[in-house]
Amino acid sequence: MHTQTAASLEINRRPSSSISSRQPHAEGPFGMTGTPMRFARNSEIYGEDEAAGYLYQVVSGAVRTYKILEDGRRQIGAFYLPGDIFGFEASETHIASAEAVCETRVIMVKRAALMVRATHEKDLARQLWDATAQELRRSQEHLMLLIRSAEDRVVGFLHDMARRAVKTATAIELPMSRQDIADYLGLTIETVSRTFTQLEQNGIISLPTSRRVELRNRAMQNRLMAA
Amino acid sequence: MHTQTAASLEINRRPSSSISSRQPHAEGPFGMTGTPMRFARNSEIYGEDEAAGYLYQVVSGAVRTYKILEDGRRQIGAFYLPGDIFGFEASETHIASAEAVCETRVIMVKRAALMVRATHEKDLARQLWDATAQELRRSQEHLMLLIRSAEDRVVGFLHDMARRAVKTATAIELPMSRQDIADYLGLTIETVSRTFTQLEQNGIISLPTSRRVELRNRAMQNRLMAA
DNA sequence: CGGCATATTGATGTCTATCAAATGGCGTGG
DNA sequence: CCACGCCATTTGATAGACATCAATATGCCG
Repeated sequence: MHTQTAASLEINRRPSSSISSRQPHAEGPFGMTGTPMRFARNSEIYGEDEAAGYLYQVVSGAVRTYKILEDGRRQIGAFYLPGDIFGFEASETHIASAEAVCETRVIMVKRAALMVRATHEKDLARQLWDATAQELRRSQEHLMLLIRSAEDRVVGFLHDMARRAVKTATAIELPMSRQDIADYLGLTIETVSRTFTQLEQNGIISLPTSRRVELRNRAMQNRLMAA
Repeated sequence: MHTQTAASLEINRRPSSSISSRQPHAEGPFGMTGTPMRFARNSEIYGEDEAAGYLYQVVSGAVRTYKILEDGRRQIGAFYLPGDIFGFEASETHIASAEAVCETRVIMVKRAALMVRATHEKDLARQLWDATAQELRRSQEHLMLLIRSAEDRVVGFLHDMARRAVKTATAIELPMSRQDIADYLGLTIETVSRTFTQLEQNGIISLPTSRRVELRNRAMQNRLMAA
């Protein structure tokens, strides 16, 4: 049920060396100047209970936030894709950890600087509030998925990805592993895998590779084309 | 699985007559002047997709927010108890419906008035943001419950109630039915009932009545006493 | 080619849902 | 005050979905 061996966790624990390519300035979220950063696959962006010093925007790649339960299981709270802003599950300290799902570039903006500007720029204050409210809605959508059947959860996840993820004309490219999907949906990796297979057998999707999903269903194709 | 018969829904649909005891002014959340209102058991406070005109604070009683799934099941998103502020699952429109769990008094404040004041009172803007962030954390806690076993979910729910609910020296008074609890935890009423029985048989709780829960476990008693 | 991580498939067990019935609590009217 | 009816809750029997344990397959990189 739990996700990673001690060994792989250790590997993940040397993220500092993976940070590179710092340039002092770049356009960040909320029109702020931010710091571009690179994170290697599985490296930590921030840890649970750390002081929340920054807000982040994904430039390329993908990010997962997660918490580890007492029994060792990992619950992924969200995936963030290019353009998404994250780091909002926080007021003073983060309530989840964040890691790069794959090679990822983000822009970081100092939270304190935003707060200062927000005190006299009412528009910015409103944007920050809205972003948090949107995150709340996203969390509630996620919660609604978790009470449904395995098939519904996987289909719901694919719908979401079809709307948000990097995609070609015919397929979605999933940046995350089956284990990541399982930990997001509260299922085991075996159940996720079996559900993918079953969706393929039912002609709802096809799987040219395990990370590439073509949606054969009209409703899903519409989602794929929209936005 | 679903919760209410058509008949009982109809009964719930005459809430207007249940509103009474309107006084023009009372101290509301965020130091605002608000309108006190009474709602009868099971009456609607607002509906999903309604314009979000107000924020609310519970004075007495209890409120549930919920969404109905396509298959007819009801998912309760949160319970709000005296002192709690709700109505934040919204930017323009509500994303859930709200109902009184039992005879309930709330104070309503106009969202628009708050927004106006928030533009020049930076402290108020910050309070609104914080309240939304807290709601986000609450939602994430709820989400973490839903991936656990039935027993863990019920225990987690009781922990939360022990911290928040009206309580005597020795017991918690639950304002909500087993069905409400089931719909909050993503379980059936039968499983919730069996889990209560089993917790009692294991000496973890005792149930003088179905709505009154005494915590026999030290960790839970500590929660009961704290806060 | 070999080694390792990821993914799939198979066999079996457990937990919770479902269907069904019995019990308990409480207000109303006789 | 008691009997009845209604609703909430509990209990029982069974089925189904997903987890678990185990093995095999696939892909990737050195």
